Amino acid sequence: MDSCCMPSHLQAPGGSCYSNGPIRAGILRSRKDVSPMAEALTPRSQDYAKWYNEVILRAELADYTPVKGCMVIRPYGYALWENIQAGLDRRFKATGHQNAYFPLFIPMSFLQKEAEHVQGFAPELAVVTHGGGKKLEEPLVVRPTSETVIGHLYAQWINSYRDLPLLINQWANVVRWEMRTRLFLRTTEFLWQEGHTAHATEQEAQEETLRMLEVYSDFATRDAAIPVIQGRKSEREKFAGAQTSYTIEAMMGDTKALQAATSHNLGQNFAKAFNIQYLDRQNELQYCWTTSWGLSTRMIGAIIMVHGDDRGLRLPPVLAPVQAIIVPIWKRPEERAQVLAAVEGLKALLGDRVRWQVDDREEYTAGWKFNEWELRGVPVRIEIGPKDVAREQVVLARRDRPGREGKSCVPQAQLVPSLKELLEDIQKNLYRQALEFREQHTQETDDYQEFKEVVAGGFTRAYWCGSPDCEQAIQAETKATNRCIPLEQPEQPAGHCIYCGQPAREQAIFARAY
RNA sequence: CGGGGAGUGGCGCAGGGGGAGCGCGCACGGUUUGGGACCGUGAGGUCGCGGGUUCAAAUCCCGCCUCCCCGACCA
Repeated sequence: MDSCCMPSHLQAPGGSCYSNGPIRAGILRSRKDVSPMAEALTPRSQDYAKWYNEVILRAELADYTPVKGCMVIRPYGYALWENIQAGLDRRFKATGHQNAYFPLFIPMSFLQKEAEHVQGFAPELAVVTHGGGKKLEEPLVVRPTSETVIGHLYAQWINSYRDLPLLINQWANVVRWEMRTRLFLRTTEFLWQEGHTAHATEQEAQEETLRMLEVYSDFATRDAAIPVIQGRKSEREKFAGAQTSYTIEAMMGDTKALQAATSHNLGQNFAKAFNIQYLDRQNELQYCWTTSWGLSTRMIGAIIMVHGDDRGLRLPPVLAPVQAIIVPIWKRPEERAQVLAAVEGLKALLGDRVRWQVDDREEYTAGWKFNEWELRGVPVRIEIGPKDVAREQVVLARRDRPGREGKSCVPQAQLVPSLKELLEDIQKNLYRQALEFREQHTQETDDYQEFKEVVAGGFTRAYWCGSPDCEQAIQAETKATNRCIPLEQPEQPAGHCIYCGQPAREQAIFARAY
Protein backbone atom coordinates (compact mmCIF):
# COMPACT_ATOMS: atom_id res chain seq x y z
CA MET A 1 0.00 0.00 0.00
CA ASP A 2 2.14 2.79 -1.29
CA SER A 3 0.30 6.02 -0.86
CA CYS A 4 3.11 8.30 -1.92
CA CYS A 5 2.59 7.54 -5.57
CA MET A 6 -1.04 8.49 -5.46
CA PRO A 7 -2.83 11.73 -4.90
CA SER A 8 -2.91 12.11 -1.16
CA HIS A 9 -6.64 11.70 -0.88
CA LEU A 10 -6.64 8.53 -2.95
CA GLN A 11 -5.10 6.30 -0.40
CA ALA A 12 -6.91 3.15 -1.25
CA PRO A 13 -5.08 0.64 -3.40
CA GLY A 14 -8.29 -0.39 -5.07
CA GLY A 15 -9.78 -3.83 -5.16
CA SER A 16 -13.21 -5.02 -6.07
CA CYS A 17 -16.18 -3.11 -4.84
CA TYR A 18 -17.86 -6.43 -4.19
CA SER A 19 -15.33 -7.40 -1.57
CA ASN A 20 -14.25 -5.89 1.66
CA GLY A 21 -11.13 -3.88 1.97
CA PRO A 22 -9.96 -0.44 1.09
CA ILE A 23 -12.02 1.07 -1.65
CA ARG A 24 -11.65 4.06 -3.86
CA ALA A 25 -15.03 4.33 -5.47
CA GLY A 26 -16.68 7.68 -5.39
CA ILE A 27 -13.93 9.69 -3.81
CA LEU A 28 -14.49 13.38 -4.02
CA ARG A 29 -11.92 15.00 -6.23
CA SER A 30 -13.38 18.44 -6.03
CA ARG A 31 -16.46 20.27 -4.97
CA LYS A 32 -17.64 21.04 -8.46
CA ASP A 33 -21.35 20.94 -9.11
CA VAL A 34 -22.21 21.27 -5.48
CA SER A 35 -23.91 24.36 -4.25
CA PRO A 36 -21.94 25.69 -1.33
CA MET A 37 -24.60 28.26 -0.65
CA ALA A 38 -26.98 25.49 0.22
CA GLU A 39 -24.69 24.08 2.86
CA ALA A 40 -27.68 22.61 4.57
CA LEU A 41 -30.03 20.45 2.56
CA THR A 42 -33.63 21.44 2.13
CA PRO A 43 -35.32 19.77 5.11
CA ARG A 44 -37.48 16.80 4.18
CA SER A 45 -40.44 18.29 5.99
CA GLN A 46 -40.22 21.43 3.87
CA ASP A 47 -40.03 19.89 0.40
CA TYR A 48 -39.46 16.16 0.20
CA ALA A 49 -38.98 16.06 -3.59
CA LYS A 50 -36.41 18.85 -3.44
CA TRP A 51 -34.57 17.13 -0.62
CA TYR A 52 -34.48 13.91 -2.65
CA ASN A 53 -32.97 15.59 -5.70
CA GLU A 54 -30.46 17.57 -3.65
CA VAL A 55 -29.24 14.50 -1.82
CA ILE A 56 -28.64 12.62 -5.04
CA LEU A 57 -26.79 15.47 -6.74
CA ARG A 58 -24.74 16.53 -3.75
CA ALA A 59 -23.84 13.03 -2.65
CA GLU A 60 -22.80 12.44 -6.26
CA LEU A 61 -24.92 9.37 -6.76
CA ALA A 62 -26.20 10.57 -10.12
CA ASP A 63 -26.61 13.56 -12.39
CA TYR A 64 -28.83 14.77 -15.19
CA THR A 65 -27.81 14.40 -18.83
CA PRO A 66 -28.75 16.19 -22.06
CA VAL A 67 -31.51 13.67 -22.77
CA LYS A 68 -34.74 13.95 -20.84
CA GLY A 69 -35.21 11.16 -18.41
CA CYS A 70 -31.75 9.73 -18.89
CA MET A 71 -29.44 10.00 -15.94
CA VAL A 72 -25.81 9.19 -15.41
CA ILE A 73 -25.05 7.00 -12.43
CA ARG A 74 -21.85 8.45 -10.99
CA PRO A 75 -19.09 6.33 -9.47
CA TYR A 76 -20.41 6.55 -5.91
CA GLY A 77 -23.92 5.61 -7.01
CA TYR A 78 -22.60 2.88 -9.25
CA ALA A 79 -20.54 1.41 -6.43
CA LEU A 80 -23.76 1.19 -4.45
CA TRP A 81 -25.46 -0.53 -7.40
CA GLU A 82 -22.55 -2.97 -7.65
CA ASN A 83 -23.05 -3.90 -4.02
CA ILE A 84 -26.76 -4.40 -4.67
CA GLN A 85 -25.90 -6.57 -7.65
CA ALA A 86 -23.48 -8.62 -5.59
CA GLY A 87 -26.07 -9.26 -2.88
CA LEU A 88 -28.70 -10.33 -5.38
CA ASP A 89 -26.43 -12.24 -7.71
CA ARG A 90 -25.18 -14.36 -4.84
CA ARG A 91 -28.77 -15.24 -3.94
CA PHE A 92 -29.71 -15.99 -7.55
CA LYS A 93 -26.80 -18.38 -7.93
CA ALA A 94 -27.63 -20.00 -4.62
CA THR A 95 -31.12 -20.74 -5.91
CA GLY A 96 -29.79 -22.35 -9.07
CA HIS A 97 -29.92 -19.54 -11.62
CA GLN A 98 -27.36 -18.73 -14.29
CA ASN A 99 -26.63 -15.38 -15.88
CA ALA A 100 -26.89 -14.79 -19.61
CA TYR A 101 -27.35 -11.83 -21.90
CA PHE A 102 -30.11 -11.29 -24.45
CA PRO A 103 -30.17 -8.56 -27.10
CA LEU A 104 -31.21 -4.94 -26.73
CA PHE A 105 -33.30 -4.89 -29.92
CA ILE A 106 -36.47 -6.90 -30.31
CA PRO A 107 -38.53 -7.23 -33.51
CA MET A 108 -41.75 -5.26 -33.12
CA SER A 109 -43.75 -8.31 -34.13
CA PHE A 110 -42.53 -10.18 -31.04
CA LEU A 111 -44.20 -7.72 -28.73
CA GLN A 112 -47.44 -8.16 -30.63
CA LYS A 113 -47.59 -11.89 -30.02
CA GLU A 114 -48.94 -11.50 -26.53
CA ALA A 115 -51.99 -9.25 -26.67
CA GLU A 116 -52.03 -7.97 -23.11
CA HIS A 117 -48.27 -7.49 -23.13
CA VAL A 118 -48.17 -5.27 -26.20
CA GLN A 119 -51.15 -3.30 -25.01
CA GLY A 120 -49.40 -2.62 -21.73
CA PHE A 121 -46.11 -1.56 -23.21
CA ALA A 122 -47.07 0.06 -26.51
CA PRO A 123 -47.31 3.61 -25.11
CA GLU A 124 -43.81 3.53 -23.71
CA LEU A 125 -41.81 1.85 -26.46
CA ALA A 126 -38.76 3.37 -28.07
CA VAL A 127 -38.74 2.16 -31.67
CA VAL A 128 -35.80 2.00 -34.05
CA THR A 129 -36.95 2.56 -37.64
CA HIS A 130 -33.62 3.13 -39.36
CA GLY A 131 -30.29 1.35 -39.34
CA GLY A 132 -27.19 1.95 -41.38
CA GLY A 133 -28.85 4.86 -43.08
CA LYS A 134 -31.71 2.74 -44.42
CA LYS A 135 -35.27 2.25 -43.31
CA LEU A 136 -35.67 -1.12 -41.63
CA GLU A 137 -37.98 -3.78 -43.05
CA GLU A 138 -39.41 -4.27 -39.61
CA PRO A 139 -39.07 -1.74 -36.78
CA LEU A 140 -37.06 -2.86 -33.76
CA VAL A 141 -38.11 -1.95 -30.27
CA VAL A 142 -35.55 -1.19 -27.63
CA ARG A 143 -36.41 -3.75 -24.98
CA PRO A 144 -38.77 -2.51 -22.29
CA THR A 145 -38.42 -6.01 -20.78
CA SER A 146 -37.33 -9.26 -22.39
CA GLU A 147 -40.12 -11.82 -22.03
CA THR A 148 -40.65 -11.90 -25.78
CA VAL A 149 -37.11 -12.43 -27.09
CA ILE A 150 -36.37 -14.81 -24.32
CA GLY A 151 -39.59 -16.67 -25.04
CA HIS A 152 -38.55 -16.97 -28.66
CA LEU A 153 -35.24 -18.53 -27.66
CA TYR A 154 -36.67 -20.72 -24.93
CA ALA A 155 -38.96 -22.22 -27.56
CA GLN A 156 -35.84 -23.33 -29.44
CA TRP A 157 -33.85 -24.48 -26.45
CA ILE A 158 -36.56 -26.45 -24.70
CA ASN A 159 -37.59 -29.77 -26.20
CA SER A 160 -37.93 -32.24 -23.38
CA TYR A 161 -38.96 -32.31 -19.73
CA ARG A 162 -35.25 -33.03 -19.23
CA ASP A 163 -34.49 -29.43 -20.29
CA LEU A 164 -36.59 -28.12 -17.41
CA PRO A 165 -36.53 -26.13 -15.32
CA LEU A 166 -34.60 -23.50 -17.25
CA LEU A 167 -33.42 -20.84 -14.83
CA ILE A 168 -31.77 -17.76 -16.34
CA ASN A 169 -31.17 -14.22 -15.16
CA GLN A 170 -29.82 -11.27 -17.04
CA TRP A 171 -28.37 -7.96 -15.88
CA ALA A 172 -29.33 -5.36 -18.42
CA ASN A 173 -30.58 -1.92 -19.28
CA VAL A 174 -34.12 -1.39 -20.51
CA VAL A 175 -35.98 1.58 -21.95
CA ARG A 176 -39.49 2.74 -21.22
CA TRP A 177 -40.55 6.08 -22.62
CA GLU A 178 -41.88 7.80 -19.54
CA MET A 179 -43.92 10.97 -19.47
CA ARG A 180 -42.67 11.99 -16.12
CA THR A 181 -39.26 11.01 -14.87
CA ARG A 182 -37.47 11.12 -11.53
CA LEU A 183 -33.88 10.23 -10.68
CA PHE A 184 -33.66 6.50 -9.91
CA LEU A 185 -37.42 6.13 -9.39
CA ARG A 186 -38.53 6.46 -12.97
CA THR A 187 -35.99 7.06 -15.69
CA THR A 188 -36.36 6.47 -19.41
CA GLU A 189 -33.44 4.05 -19.36
CA PHE A 190 -32.75 2.05 -16.25
CA LEU A 191 -30.59 -0.82 -15.08
CA TRP A 192 -32.08 -3.95 -13.61
CA GLN A 193 -31.93 -7.67 -13.52
CA GLU A 194 -34.68 -9.77 -15.05
CA GLY A 195 -34.99 -13.43 -14.27
CA HIS A 196 -36.81 -15.68 -16.72
CA THR A 197 -37.61 -19.26 -15.94
CA ALA A 198 -39.52 -22.09 -17.58
CA HIS A 199 -41.05 -25.04 -15.75
CA ALA A 200 -42.87 -28.27 -16.45
CA THR A 201 -45.77 -27.67 -14.11
CA GLU A 202 -47.87 -24.81 -12.88
CA GLN A 203 -46.98 -25.67 -9.33
CA GLU A 204 -43.24 -25.42 -10.00
CA ALA A 205 -43.72 -22.07 -11.66
CA GLN A 206 -45.71 -20.81 -8.72
CA GLU A 207 -43.05 -22.06 -6.30
CA GLU A 208 -40.38 -20.28 -8.30
CA THR A 209 -42.39 -17.06 -8.35
CA LEU A 210 -42.73 -17.06 -4.58
CA ARG A 211 -39.16 -18.26 -4.04
CA MET A 212 -37.83 -15.21 -5.88
CA LEU A 213 -40.22 -12.92 -4.06
CA GLU A 214 -38.70 -14.29 -0.89
CA VAL A 215 -35.19 -13.69 -2.26
CA TYR A 216 -36.08 -10.05 -2.87
CA SER A 217 -37.63 -9.77 0.52
CA ASP A 218 -34.54 -11.25 2.15
CA PHE A 219 -32.28 -8.88 0.23
CA ALA A 220 -34.37 -5.83 1.09
CA THR A 221 -34.54 -6.79 4.74
CA ARG A 222 -31.00 -7.98 5.40
CA ASP A 223 -28.91 -5.98 2.95
CA ALA A 224 -30.88 -2.80 2.32
CA ALA A 225 -32.34 -2.70 5.84
CA ILE A 226 -35.74 -1.99 4.33
CA PRO A 227 -38.83 -3.66 5.77
CA VAL A 228 -41.16 -4.81 3.02
CA ILE A 229 -44.65 -6.20 2.67
CA GLN A 230 -44.96 -9.20 0.39
CA GLY A 231 -48.16 -9.24 -1.53
CA ARG A 232 -50.10 -10.04 -4.66
CA LYS A 233 -50.94 -7.34 -7.16
CA SER A 234 -54.53 -6.71 -8.12
CA GLU A 235 -55.64 -7.26 -11.73
CA ARG A 236 -55.34 -3.55 -12.38
CA GLU A 237 -51.81 -3.36 -11.03
CA LYS A 238 -50.32 -6.56 -12.36
CA PHE A 239 -47.66 -6.89 -15.06
CA ALA A 240 -48.98 -6.79 -18.63
CA GLY A 241 -49.12 -10.43 -19.70
CA ALA A 242 -48.80 -12.03 -16.29
CA GLN A 243 -51.21 -14.47 -14.74
CA THR A 244 -50.34 -13.22 -11.28
CA SER A 245 -47.87 -10.55 -10.11
CA TYR A 246 -46.30 -10.36 -6.71
CA THR A 247 -44.55 -7.41 -5.15
CA ILE A 248 -42.55 -6.23 -2.21
CA GLU A 249 -43.84 -2.84 -1.11
CA ALA A 250 -41.86 -0.47 1.07
CA MET A 251 -42.76 2.77 2.82
CA MET A 252 -40.67 5.80 1.97
CA GLY A 253 -39.79 8.60 4.40
CA ASP A 254 -42.77 10.66 3.25
CA THR A 255 -45.11 7.71 3.91
CA LYS A 256 -45.66 6.99 0.22
CA ALA A 257 -45.32 3.44 -1.06
CA LEU A 258 -42.74 2.16 -3.49
CA GLN A 259 -42.80 -1.16 -5.30
CA ALA A 260 -39.26 -2.33 -4.66
CA ALA A 261 -39.32 -5.49 -6.79
CA THR A 262 -41.77 -7.77 -8.56
CA SER A 263 -42.11 -11.45 -9.34
CA HIS A 264 -44.58 -12.73 -11.93
CA ASN A 265 -46.18 -16.05 -12.57
CA LEU A 266 -46.73 -15.80 -16.31
CA GLY A 267 -48.81 -18.96 -16.51
CA GLN A 268 -48.74 -20.29 -20.06
CA ASN A 269 -49.39 -16.91 -21.64
CA PHE A 270 -45.93 -16.46 -23.10
CA ALA A 271 -45.43 -20.19 -23.63
CA LYS A 272 -48.46 -20.21 -25.90
CA ALA A 273 -47.53 -16.97 -27.64
CA PHE A 274 -44.00 -18.24 -28.38
CA ASN A 275 -44.60 -21.98 -28.56
CA ILE A 276 -42.44 -22.90 -25.62
CA GLN A 277 -43.26 -26.61 -25.55
CA TYR A 278 -41.72 -29.80 -24.24
CA LEU A 279 -42.34 -33.51 -24.49
CA ASP A 280 -43.28 -35.01 -21.14
CA ARG A 281 -42.50 -38.53 -19.92
CA GLN A 282 -45.55 -39.83 -21.75
CA ASN A 283 -44.18 -38.37 -25.01
CA GLU A 284 -46.95 -35.80 -25.05
CA LEU A 285 -46.37 -32.21 -26.09
CA GLN A 286 -46.99 -29.72 -23.29
CA TYR A 287 -46.71 -25.97 -22.92
CA CYS A 288 -44.25 -24.72 -20.33
CA TRP A 289 -45.13 -22.56 -17.37
CA THR A 290 -42.92 -19.48 -17.14
CA THR A 291 -42.02 -16.82 -14.61
CA SER A 292 -40.15 -13.53 -14.61
CA TRP A 293 -38.92 -11.31 -11.82
CA GLY A 294 -37.03 -8.03 -11.61
CA LEU A 295 -35.38 -5.49 -9.37
CA SER A 296 -34.04 -2.21 -10.73
CA THR A 297 -31.93 0.81 -9.87
CA ARG A 298 -35.15 2.09 -8.35
CA MET A 299 -33.96 0.22 -5.26
CA ILE A 300 -31.38 2.99 -4.85
CA GLY A 301 -34.22 5.49 -4.67
CA ALA A 302 -35.79 3.35 -1.97
CA ILE A 303 -32.59 3.28 0.05
CA ILE A 304 -32.31 7.06 -0.19
CA MET A 305 -35.91 7.67 0.83
CA VAL A 306 -36.23 5.03 3.53
CA HIS A 307 -33.05 5.85 5.43
CA GLY A 308 -32.08 9.41 4.49
CA ASP A 309 -32.37 12.25 6.97
CA ASP A 310 -31.96 16.02 6.85
CA ARG A 311 -28.19 15.63 6.85
CA GLY A 312 -28.24 13.45 3.77
CA LEU A 313 -27.88 9.79 2.97
CA ARG A 314 -27.68 7.04 5.55
CA LEU A 315 -26.44 3.96 3.78
CA PRO A 316 -26.90 0.50 5.26
CA PRO A 317 -23.43 -0.85 6.10
CA VAL A 318 -23.96 -4.03 4.08
CA LEU A 319 -24.35 -2.00 0.88
CA ALA A 320 -22.37 1.16 1.64
CA PRO A 321 -19.48 1.65 -0.83
CA VAL A 322 -17.47 3.12 2.04
CA GLN A 323 -18.26 1.61 5.43
CA ALA A 324 -15.76 3.67 7.40
CA ILE A 325 -14.14 6.97 6.53
CA ILE A 326 -10.93 7.80 8.35
CA VAL A 327 -10.49 11.51 9.04
CA PRO A 328 -7.06 12.47 10.37
CA ILE A 329 -6.90 15.71 12.33
CA TRP A 330 -3.92 17.85 13.23
CA LYS A 331 -2.77 21.40 13.87
CA ARG A 332 1.01 21.55 13.78
CA PRO A 333 3.39 19.89 11.33
CA GLU A 334 4.80 17.52 13.90
CA GLU A 335 1.27 16.48 14.79
CA ARG A 336 0.56 15.88 11.13
CA ALA A 337 3.42 13.41 10.89
CA GLN A 338 2.36 11.60 14.05
CA VAL A 339 -1.29 11.41 13.06
CA LEU A 340 -0.55 10.22 9.55
CA ALA A 341 1.79 7.59 10.91
CA ALA A 342 -0.99 6.42 13.20
CA VAL A 343 -3.36 6.31 10.23
CA GLU A 344 -0.93 3.94 8.52
CA GLY A 345 -1.31 1.73 11.57
CA LEU A 346 -5.10 1.86 11.31
CA LYS A 347 -4.95 0.95 7.63
CA ALA A 348 -2.86 -2.09 8.45
CA LEU A 349 -5.30 -3.09 11.18
CA LEU A 350 -8.35 -2.72 8.97
CA GLY A 351 -6.85 -4.44 5.96
CA ASP A 352 -9.69 -5.91 3.94
CA ARG A 353 -11.97 -6.49 6.90
CA VAL A 354 -14.13 -3.51 6.11
CA ARG A 355 -14.47 -1.13 3.18
CA TRP A 356 -12.61 1.94 4.35
CA GLN A 357 -11.14 5.09 2.91
CA VAL A 358 -8.87 7.84 4.23
CA ASP A 359 -9.76 11.48 3.70
CA ASP A 360 -6.50 13.28 4.31
CA ARG A 361 -7.13 16.15 1.95
CA GLU A 362 -5.49 19.19 3.43
CA GLU A 363 -7.66 21.80 1.78
CA TYR A 364 -10.67 21.01 3.96
CA THR A 365 -11.15 21.30 7.68
CA ALA A 366 -12.16 18.35 9.77
CA GLY A 367 -15.61 19.80 10.41
CA TRP A 368 -16.19 20.23 6.71
CA LYS A 369 -15.29 16.61 6.10
CA PHE A 370 -17.60 15.43 8.88
CA ASN A 371 -20.55 17.09 7.21
CA GLU A 372 -19.51 15.92 3.80
CA TRP A 373 -19.24 12.24 4.66
CA GLU A 374 -22.47 12.40 6.59
CA LEU A 375 -24.13 13.79 3.47
CA ARG A 376 -22.71 10.82 1.59
CA GLY A 377 -24.14 8.41 4.10
CA VAL A 378 -20.97 6.67 5.27
CA PRO A 379 -22.03 4.59 8.30
CA VAL A 380 -18.99 5.16 10.51
CA ARG A 381 -16.40 7.92 10.71
CA ILE A 382 -13.08 7.18 12.34
CA GLU A 383 -11.57 10.38 13.76
CA ILE A 384 -7.95 10.37 14.79
CA GLY A 385 -6.11 13.42 16.12
CA PRO A 386 -3.12 14.17 18.34
CA LYS A 387 -5.05 13.41 21.52
CA ASP A 388 -6.08 10.03 20.17
CA VAL A 389 -2.55 9.24 19.05
CA ALA A 390 -1.30 9.98 22.56
CA ARG A 391 -3.95 7.71 24.08
CA GLU A 392 -3.64 5.04 21.39
CA GLN A 393 -7.34 5.34 20.65
CA VAL A 394 -9.68 6.52 17.91
CA VAL A 395 -13.06 8.20 17.96
CA LEU A 396 -15.85 6.30 16.23
CA ALA A 397 -18.80 8.40 15.11
CA ARG A 398 -21.92 6.63 13.91
CA ARG A 399 -24.00 8.14 11.11
CA ASP A 400 -27.31 6.98 12.52
CA ARG A 401 -26.71 9.09 15.62
CA PRO A 402 -25.16 12.36 14.44
CA GLY A 403 -23.26 14.65 16.78
CA ARG A 404 -21.64 14.03 20.10
CA GLU A 405 -24.00 11.31 21.29
CA GLY A 406 -22.99 9.03 18.44
CA LYS A 407 -19.29 9.27 19.23
CA SER A 408 -17.29 6.83 21.27
CA CYS A 409 -13.60 6.26 21.99
CA VAL A 410 -12.08 2.85 21.41
CA PRO A 411 -8.51 1.63 21.87
CA GLN A 412 -6.79 1.21 18.55
CA ALA A 413 -6.12 -2.42 19.37
CA GLN A 414 -9.88 -2.95 19.59
CA LEU A 415 -10.65 -1.08 16.37
CA VAL A 416 -11.62 -4.00 14.14
CA PRO A 417 -13.96 -5.82 16.52
CA SER A 418 -15.50 -2.56 17.72
CA LEU A 419 -16.04 -1.34 14.19
CA LYS A 420 -17.56 -4.61 13.04
CA GLU A 421 -19.92 -4.61 15.98
CA LEU A 422 -20.83 -0.99 15.33
CA LEU A 423 -21.56 -1.62 11.67
CA GLU A 424 -23.85 -4.50 12.57
CA ASP A 425 -25.60 -2.37 15.13
CA ILE A 426 -26.12 0.43 12.62
CA GLN A 427 -27.51 -2.05 10.11
CA LYS A 428 -30.01 -3.31 12.67
CA ASN A 429 -30.85 0.16 13.86
CA LEU A 430 -31.63 1.42 10.36
CA TYR A 431 -33.99 -1.49 9.84
CA ARG A 432 -35.61 -0.98 13.22
CA GLN A 433 -36.14 2.72 12.62
CA ALA A 434 -37.65 2.08 9.18
CA LEU A 435 -39.95 -0.60 10.58
CA GLU A 436 -41.04 1.62 13.45
CA PHE A 437 -41.77 4.44 11.05
CA ARG A 438 -43.87 2.17 8.86
CA GLU A 439 -45.80 0.82 11.79
CA GLN A 440 -46.47 4.30 13.08
CA HIS A 441 -47.92 5.20 9.70
CA THR A 442 -49.98 2.09 9.08
CA GLN A 443 -53.59 1.78 10.09
CA GLU A 444 -56.32 -0.74 9.69
CA THR A 445 -59.85 0.44 9.25
CA ASP A 446 -63.28 -0.71 8.17
CA ASP A 447 -64.82 2.74 7.94
CA TYR A 448 -64.54 4.58 4.64
CA GLN A 449 -64.74 8.03 6.20
CA GLU A 450 -61.84 7.16 8.45
CA PHE A 451 -60.10 5.51 5.50
CA LYS A 452 -60.19 8.73 3.53
CA GLU A 453 -58.65 10.61 6.42
CA VAL A 454 -55.84 8.22 7.24
CA VAL A 455 -54.89 7.01 3.76
CA ALA A 456 -53.19 10.32 3.01
CA GLY A 457 -50.79 9.72 5.88
CA GLY A 458 -49.45 6.27 5.16
CA PHE A 459 -50.48 2.68 4.55
CA THR A 460 -54.05 1.72 5.19
CA ARG A 461 -55.08 -1.89 5.51
CA ALA A 462 -58.67 -2.65 4.69
CA TYR A 463 -60.92 -5.37 3.38
CA TRP A 464 -61.49 -5.19 -0.34
CA CYS A 465 -63.99 -7.15 -2.41
CA GLY A 466 -61.67 -7.64 -5.36
CA SER A 467 -63.54 -5.39 -7.76
CA PRO A 468 -61.46 -3.12 -10.00
CA ASP A 469 -64.31 -0.60 -9.86
CA CYS A 470 -63.84 -0.15 -6.13
CA GLU A 471 -60.09 0.24 -6.58
CA GLN A 472 -60.59 2.84 -9.23
CA ALA A 473 -63.15 4.75 -7.22
CA ILE A 474 -60.86 4.75 -4.19
CA GLN A 475 -58.03 6.07 -6.30
CA ALA A 476 -60.19 8.80 -7.80
CA GLU A 477 -61.43 9.91 -4.40
CA THR A 478 -58.25 9.57 -2.34
CA LYS A 479 -55.28 9.35 -4.77
CA ALA A 480 -54.35 6.13 -2.99
CA THR A 481 -53.88 2.97 -5.01
CA ASN A 482 -54.16 -0.66 -4.10
CA ARG A 483 -50.53 -1.51 -3.44
CA CYS A 484 -51.04 -5.20 -2.85
CA ILE A 485 -52.99 -7.93 -1.19
CA PRO A 486 -50.51 -8.97 1.51
CA LEU A 487 -49.62 -12.64 1.63
CA GLU A 488 -50.14 -12.45 5.38
CA GLN A 489 -53.86 -12.22 6.02
CA PRO A 490 -55.98 -12.47 9.16
CA GLU A 491 -56.43 -16.06 10.29
CA GLN A 492 -60.15 -15.95 9.92
CA PRO A 493 -60.73 -13.35 7.27
CA ALA A 494 -64.18 -11.84 7.37
CA GLY A 495 -65.14 -8.34 6.54
CA HIS A 496 -66.79 -5.97 4.17
CA CYS A 497 -65.23 -4.08 1.28
CA ILE A 498 -64.06 -0.71 2.47
CA TYR A 499 -65.70 0.94 -0.54
CA CYS A 500 -68.82 -0.97 -1.59
CA GLY A 501 -69.56 -2.83 1.64
CA GLN A 502 -69.94 -6.20 -0.06
CA PRO A 503 -68.53 -9.21 1.79
CA ALA A 504 -64.76 -9.44 1.37
CA ARG A 505 -62.32 -12.21 2.17
CA GLU A 506 -59.02 -10.39 1.78
CA GLN A 507 -57.38 -7.28 3.05
CA ALA A 508 -55.40 -4.97 0.79
CA ILE A 509 -52.88 -2.21 1.46
CA PHE A 510 -53.86 1.16 0.08
CA ALA A 511 -51.44 4.08 -0.14
CA ARG A 512 -50.28 6.91 -2.28
CA ALA A 513 -47.39 5.57 -4.31
CA TYR A 514 -44.39 6.49 -6.41
C1' C B 1 -50.16 14.93 -22.35
C1' G B 2 -52.47 19.12 -19.04
C1' G B 3 -51.12 22.91 -14.94
C1' G B 4 -47.07 25.68 -12.56
C1' G B 5 -41.89 27.31 -12.28
C1' A B 6 -37.06 28.11 -14.42
C1' G B 7 -32.99 28.75 -18.24
C1' U B 8 -27.27 34.87 -17.02
C1' G B 9 -19.37 32.19 -15.17
C1' G B 10 -18.60 25.36 -12.38
C1' C B 11 -23.01 25.93 -8.59
C1' G B 12 -26.79 29.31 -6.42
C1' C B 13 -28.84 33.81 -7.83
C1' A B 14 -29.60 39.47 -8.83
C1' G B 15 -30.27 42.72 -12.90
C1' G B 16 -35.86 43.90 -17.09
C1' G B 17 -33.66 49.07 -23.28
C1' G B 18 -27.34 52.09 -23.35
C1' G B 19 -21.17 49.84 -18.81
C1' A B 20 -22.52 41.68 -17.41
C1' G B 21 -22.78 41.77 -11.67
C1' C B 22 -22.94 39.33 -6.48
C1' G B 23 -22.07 34.98 -3.18
C1' C B 24 -19.81 30.36 -3.16
C1' G B 25 -16.61 27.28 -5.74
C1' C B 26 -11.93 27.22 -8.83
C1' A B 27 -6.20 28.84 -9.42
C1' C B 28 -1.86 30.95 -6.88
C1' G B 29 0.51 32.74 -2.09
C1' G B 30 0.17 32.82 3.15
C1' U B 31 -2.10 31.77 7.93
C1' U B 32 -5.36 27.49 9.37
C1' U B 33 -7.68 22.06 10.65
C1' G B 34 -11.48 18.00 17.27
C1' G B 35 -18.53 19.97 13.73
C1' G B 36 -19.04 23.29 7.07
C1' A B 37 -11.68 28.53 8.71
C1' C B 38 -9.54 33.31 6.98
C1' C B 39 -6.65 37.17 4.29
C1' G B 40 -4.63 38.75 -0.36
C1' U B 41 -4.22 38.25 -5.70
C1' G B 42 -6.38 36.18 -10.08
C1' A B 43 -8.86 33.19 -14.06
C1' G B 44 -13.59 32.36 -15.90
C1' G B 45 -19.76 34.36 -19.36
C1' U B 46 -21.95 33.85 -27.77
C1' C B 47 -27.16 35.99 -20.79
C1' G B 48 -31.00 28.28 -23.74
C1' C B 49 -31.78 28.54 -29.48
C1' G B 50 -33.90 31.15 -33.86
C1' G B 51 -36.37 35.28 -35.78
C1' G B 52 -38.30 40.32 -35.11
C1' U B 53 -38.80 45.64 -33.01
C1' U B 54 -35.01 49.53 -32.04
C1' C B 55 -29.71 54.07 -33.28
C1' A B 56 -29.04 50.31 -29.28
C1' A B 57 -31.80 43.84 -26.68
C1' A B 58 -29.66 39.63 -21.17
C1' U B 59 -33.85 43.20 -20.91
C1' C B 60 -39.59 44.27 -25.37
C1' C B 61 -42.45 40.88 -29.16
C1' C B 62 -43.09 35.96 -31.81
C1' G B 63 -41.63 30.92 -32.35
C1' C B 64 -38.90 26.74 -30.61
C1' C B 65 -35.90 23.69 -27.19
C1' U B 66 -34.51 21.90 -22.43
C1' C B 67 -34.94 21.10 -17.21
C1' C B 68 -37.59 20.91 -12.44
C1' C B 69 -42.25 20.49 -9.61
C1' C B 70 -47.62 19.02 -9.34
C1' G B 71 -51.44 15.79 -11.83
C1' A B 72 -53.28 11.62 -15.55
C1' C B 73 -50.21 6.58 -17.28
C1' C B 74 -46.10 3.21 -15.57
C1' A B 75 -40.53 -0.81 -12.44
